[in-house]
Amino acid sequence: MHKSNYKTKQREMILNHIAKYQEAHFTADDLLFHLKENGHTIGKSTIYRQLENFITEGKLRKYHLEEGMPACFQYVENTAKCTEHFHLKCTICGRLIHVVCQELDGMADHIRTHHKFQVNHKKTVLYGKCEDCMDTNLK
Amino acid sequence: MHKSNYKTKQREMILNHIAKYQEAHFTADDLLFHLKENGHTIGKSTIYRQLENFITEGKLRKYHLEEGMPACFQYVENTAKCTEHFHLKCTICGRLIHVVCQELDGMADHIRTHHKFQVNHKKTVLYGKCEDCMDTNLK
DNA sequence: TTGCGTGCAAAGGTTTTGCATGGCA
DNA sequence: TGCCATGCAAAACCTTTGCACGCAA
Repeated sequence: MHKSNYKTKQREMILNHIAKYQEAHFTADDLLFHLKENGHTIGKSTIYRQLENFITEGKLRKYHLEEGMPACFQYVENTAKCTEHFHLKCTICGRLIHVVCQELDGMADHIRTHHKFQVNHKKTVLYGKCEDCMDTNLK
Repeated sequence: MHKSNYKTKQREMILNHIAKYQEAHFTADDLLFHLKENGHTIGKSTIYRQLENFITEGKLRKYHLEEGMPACFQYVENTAKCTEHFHLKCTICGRLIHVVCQELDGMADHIRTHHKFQVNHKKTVLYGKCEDCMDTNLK
């Protein structure tokens, strides 16, 4: 397992990027392109390895939106307060919706008691279409 | 776009398979392996192309649940009564559980009506711990 | 006979890994 | 100094595509 305690130039570069574009979701290639564009030097494997580190540290969330397409990443502002509610991710516009809802908590209870399965809110994302994209014929 | 009206040996082989293992989820490789095991000859591209045809025809449903993992397919016996279901994936042992449950369908309804979000069952996976791994301290 | 279906191999794309080198502590 | 991080290239992985041949209609 990675530890990634080292403070390297590359790690800082990525941190700066994700801190700057907090709300945006980006792919590994977006990040690579952006950094090189700004005159930085970084390898693709480093990008992937550091992104994985940040996920482990809870700084990033990873989304898998479409088959064959690259995964996308998004900054997690406050890890602690995001553990006990569900997340809805729009596959069209990319919007992330945080849902605090008793009824959905009840559903997690139902799954635990009736299906013997303990849902991890932190790792689970419900994919679909948000209000604005509901009428879209896409995917 | 494919038409696939031709009644070929390969198409029939696949149809026989999916009719036999109706409820099961299978990947393209599962199917390939199973057919070869039974002494049949078939190419991988034919598998992919026919599976796509069956999806178009509404005979199959395709789930692409995880990045890097192969997509899995499921027979749709009767499109009309076709019940959606959720997928639970154990993050410890990797088991994938298919849950058909009215109460969970109700949850999808709740999300749609109250949170204006239409959940896509084919892309959504609920991550957590299954019964056997519930007591594990891991992850 | 016409043209779709098949199968092989190669390409496509993203992500992972092996290994020598370089940099943090 | 010791060990982790980096970067390049190659591999791994699933899926799609090009093309010649074969088979259904």
